[in-house]
Amino acid sequence: MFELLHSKVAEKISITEAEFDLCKSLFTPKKLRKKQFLLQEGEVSRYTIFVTKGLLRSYTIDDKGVEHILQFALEGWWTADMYSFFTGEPSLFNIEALEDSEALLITRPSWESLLQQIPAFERYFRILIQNSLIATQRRLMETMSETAERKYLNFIKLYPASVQRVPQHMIASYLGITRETLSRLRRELAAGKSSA
Amino acid sequence: MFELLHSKVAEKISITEAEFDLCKSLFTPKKLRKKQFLLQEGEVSRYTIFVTKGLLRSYTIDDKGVEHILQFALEGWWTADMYSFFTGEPSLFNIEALEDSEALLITRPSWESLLQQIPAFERYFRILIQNSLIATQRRLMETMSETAERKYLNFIKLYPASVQRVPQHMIASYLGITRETLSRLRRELAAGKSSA
DNA sequence: GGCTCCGCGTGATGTAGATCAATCCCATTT
DNA sequence: AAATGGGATTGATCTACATCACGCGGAGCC
Repeated sequence: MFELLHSKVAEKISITEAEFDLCKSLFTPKKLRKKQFLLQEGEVSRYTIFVTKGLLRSYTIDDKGVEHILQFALEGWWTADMYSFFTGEPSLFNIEALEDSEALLITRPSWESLLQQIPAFERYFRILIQNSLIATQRRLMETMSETAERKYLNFIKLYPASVQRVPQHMIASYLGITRETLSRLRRELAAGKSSA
Repeated sequence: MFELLHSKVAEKISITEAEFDLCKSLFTPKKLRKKQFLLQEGEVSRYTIFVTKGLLRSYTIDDKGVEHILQFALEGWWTADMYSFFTGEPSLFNIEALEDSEALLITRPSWESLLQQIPAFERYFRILIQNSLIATQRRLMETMSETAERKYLNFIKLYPASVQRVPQHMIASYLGITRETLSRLRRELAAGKSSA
């Protein structure tokens, strides 16, 4: 249950066994069934989530009722609505399991206590968030400059594991295109690939 | 020159005078003329930049030659190509002064030394990057779900100072729309405002 | 067996915003 | 005062993608 967290943390910072024991005590394991929610729009995001098994998605729903996926979180990934988690404001996001999953949850007070007692975690989260920011900036620039086809091709290159496990219409929603467009685009890619 | 940096840092963490003196010694002040570049595509981003006066922009140029603005950085803001700065890989971004400006530059080694000698800066940058990530995620979701008009209205609400100082076609490029679309949209807003 | 839910594919049609091409304005420069 | 150059506007046309509408097949359930 905690081995994955341990190895992920140890990739970026070095901590002692005793420190990791303390760390463990601050998380609550949680099992999730497919389609179960960890957070729904309007609620305050009480937890930051580390996925140990399965696959979650975080997404918003716009005024027209269309879903927009911010993130897929597979095993070893973190997810949360950071805004709501840190401000205590109601969240605009939903976090939902796409498969039966297992996660480790940490509350805001426990998280603060973790940073205070093991300052190296300040560094760990800085690095984590930094990488996430770099990736999000990349995605933003791509969203503004690339065609639907290139966005899809980048996606399957970058997240091959997700392509296998996530339904197509959710990939479309992550890319900011409709399921129909993705479907057509895949047909053309398949047709073009063999003849080209 | 350093007062702005001091007050910005003090907003998030508490540091002593001696610590801030050390901090100061790690930055190099730099004056920039309008249109001068601090970073050009293909170069490695050697500095992280704190703007003390004026206004910078960071942007990419896509295959079709179209510019896409990632960020405007006014007084008190940080900017950099974080990816290039941390990996040493060539940058895809350009950073350019839009007005005569002044900035404080810190190199990677100095930055590492700052974090090591004053661990509270680890926390400072974590908070900074975290807020930046939250804002970028918001912008990404907005880019995917809102119309050109609403993106513009959000922008002027969020960055009224930039609206005054940045040419319209650059705001368009930040929003991911063309200057023509922005121009038309503004006309309609101006027309609608008085009659509505 | 039939029913319902989901995900996927596909055709016909609609549209926000892009592209192309002028024109105009205004502040500098010479 | 003419020339230059950056910025904004405006009209005509184009297009990538959305929308609408429908049908198909498989998985789970009664």
